[in-house]
Amino acid sequence: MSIQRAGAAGLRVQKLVSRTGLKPVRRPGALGAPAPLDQILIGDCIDSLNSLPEASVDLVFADPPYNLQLEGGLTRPDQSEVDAVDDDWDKFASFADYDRFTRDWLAAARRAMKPDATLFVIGSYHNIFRVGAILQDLGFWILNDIVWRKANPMPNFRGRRFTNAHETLIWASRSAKAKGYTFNYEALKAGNEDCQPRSDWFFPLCTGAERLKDENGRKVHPTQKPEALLARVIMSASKPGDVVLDPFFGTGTTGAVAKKLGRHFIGCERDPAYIEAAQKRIAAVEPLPEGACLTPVAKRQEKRVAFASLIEAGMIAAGAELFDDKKRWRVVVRADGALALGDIVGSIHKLGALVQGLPACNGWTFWRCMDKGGEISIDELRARYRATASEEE
Amino acid sequence: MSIQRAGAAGLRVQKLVSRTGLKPVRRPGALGAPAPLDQILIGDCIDSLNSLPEASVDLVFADPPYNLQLEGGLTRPDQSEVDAVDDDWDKFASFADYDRFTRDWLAAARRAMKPDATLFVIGSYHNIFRVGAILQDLGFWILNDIVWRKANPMPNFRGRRFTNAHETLIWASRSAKAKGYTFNYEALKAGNEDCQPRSDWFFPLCTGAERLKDENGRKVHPTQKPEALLARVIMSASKPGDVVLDPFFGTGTTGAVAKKLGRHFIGCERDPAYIEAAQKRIAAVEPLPEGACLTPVAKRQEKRVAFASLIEAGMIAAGAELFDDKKRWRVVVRADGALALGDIVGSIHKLGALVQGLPACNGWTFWRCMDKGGEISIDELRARYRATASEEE
DNA sequence: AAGTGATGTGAATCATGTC
DNA sequence: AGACATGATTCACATCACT
Repeated sequence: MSIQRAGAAGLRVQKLVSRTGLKPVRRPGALGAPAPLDQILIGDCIDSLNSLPEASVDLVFADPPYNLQLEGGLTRPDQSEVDAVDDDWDKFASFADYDRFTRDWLAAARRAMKPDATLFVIGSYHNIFRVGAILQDLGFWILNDIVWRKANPMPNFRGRRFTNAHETLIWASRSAKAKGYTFNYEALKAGNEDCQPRSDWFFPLCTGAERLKDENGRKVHPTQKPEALLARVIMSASKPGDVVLDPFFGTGTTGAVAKKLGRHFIGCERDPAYIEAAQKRIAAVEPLPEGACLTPVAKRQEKRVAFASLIEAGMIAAGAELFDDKKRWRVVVRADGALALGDIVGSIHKLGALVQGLPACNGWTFWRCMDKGGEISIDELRARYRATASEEE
Repeated sequence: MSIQRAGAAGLRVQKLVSRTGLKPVRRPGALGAPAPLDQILIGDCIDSLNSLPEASVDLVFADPPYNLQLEGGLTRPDQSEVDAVDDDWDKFASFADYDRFTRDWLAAARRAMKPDATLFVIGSYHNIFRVGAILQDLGFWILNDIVWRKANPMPNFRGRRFTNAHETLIWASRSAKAKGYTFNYEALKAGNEDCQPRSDWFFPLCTGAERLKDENGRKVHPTQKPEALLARVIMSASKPGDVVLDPFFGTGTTGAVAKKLGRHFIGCERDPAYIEAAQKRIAAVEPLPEGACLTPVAKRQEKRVAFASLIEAGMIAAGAELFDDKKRWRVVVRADGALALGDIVGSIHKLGALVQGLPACNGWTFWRCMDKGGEISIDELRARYRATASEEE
């Protein structure tokens, strides 16, 4: 890992010319050029994003300034001071300023995304509605909004509102047409009691040993996110070897988790103190063994099997009978791989649909047959066929 | 309760003149005039809102069209058709059209609000970001965003996204300066096992006997909200005798709950079929005895734990090995919560069944792992997790 | 009567490959 | 590009028929 000025010499030049009052020369990365992997780009995030090659990253995770609009301090009931986010980077003069900033970085990130890349943005009610609306206006297509429910949120000390116990993530593809984005459904389902993953997530805040502290024991970054949250994001929507971009890198949670999970990262950050902490942190990360972060092959990505192949392989005999699990219907297997019900002949799917009176049917999971005394789904036979036929190409 | 054309004769006149091509005369209700209580105003909601006296309502609950932008149909795995929202009232030509509509009704509702009134709007990711941003632009001050987590959401049938298991409410005061709004903190806390009320709520969908059906057994309204949700809203942010306004009254959930809880309501609705259903429904409501304090205590039941949660909580490391009590089989824990046995990947239950050649297996009691020198059942780890994460519903 | 199994359903931006 | 064939995909509840 190394630190780079955005676009290597590019950004430095741009900064110099802008100081001299000359018009800055835009030097965007070329389409198809390699992205600077596993690096932190120092400087303004929009410049850094524009320095990346077009269509070069697979996943974006962004934790932009929340524009908290805090006024005055907040004290706890014991009169201690709440250490609120009061950093300069969270100050915007108006909604219009914040909107402009948001539009700029979102557009720049979109440019760097591959056509099937997706983007996660996290925010609170202060900023997330503006981010979401702008993102829609830019052509992003929202796939989900996701709620991070906090196990241990900060209480509401005044008792004038509901305890703010969640943050919102928006997950969006680059456009409505992009259908090929990565979503590791099977893996997520297997890790969730074989139930579908939901849009509400539950994690504790980033505290304890995971929270980076400086030599005085103060937290290095006011809004460090838990690694578990990033792990869920990266495992859900990327593959090993993918490139994960974080335009607001901070202390590098995205980079640390990406490295651990066998993904590449690119970070943008302007604060040298954050960068230093991130570097040290990421260097200490040991990647997981490969098998621990691979995703299983989705069924729709497996090679297609013709029903006739099972007959040719001798797994089903021509003339054998197929039936549904309740044995309400029986059909005969023809030598050519079609099924026959009296005079009616059709594919496993067509006849499955026909006997049930449905418009469609997955014949593989509908039909069963006898096999060595027991009955078996033809989908199971297909799995066996795939296992034995896997050697050929 | 009665039905009124908005502004009594006012709106009727307006409609007539607009038919004759003459310029409609705006007849807004005067400041301080009495609002038409416990009535449904028939017609366009913006006209109806403008017919109300200024600064006359204490609470607004709004469930506007979500602008779902659905294309084509969706079938379940059993080939049955999903009964989607395809009503005309949810169709907008563009985001710009939807934004204009949103700005208009929000501005009209704001006009009718007393200075210390508050507003709840509910929506999904399709519309809520636009609503939130516009509401901020109009000068509303967001107090919380609130998440309604659904106990029984519709699954995602294609496995291409996270199951959309929540909707979002925005709670906002009329302006940043309004500090005197109603928030029944003590009552809510007492009803929540003496814990602060949080921004994440958990309710089942509106189904069963509560769901209004027509004579053919079909749902009267496609998006009827559960009364429990409205009760939480009204109990949180209004007092008995207050006026609750609902600009998108539908079948009158807001009216029914308001009456039950001793509040007045005003509803706006343009569909006579919805109005008829709402009238009948509200007439049947018996108000609670005065002083009856609703304290909906959340029922506690042992929550299902995802195996991935143990990894995310750091109780098991990704890459660790699991084994059965006789150590006949060993599998690797993946970062996503699935297990890997060579190339085979599946849930703790699936792999437990597979290695034993059984149709099913409780992975929790089957698999063990090393923990601080000794070995331990993952079921024991689950018990520890439950103890630490007791906030989880 | 209590239990079992089949069936239905909810605000949904829910494919892919080949011809 | 558009049409068509293949075939992948669901969870918590409520209701109702039938033991």
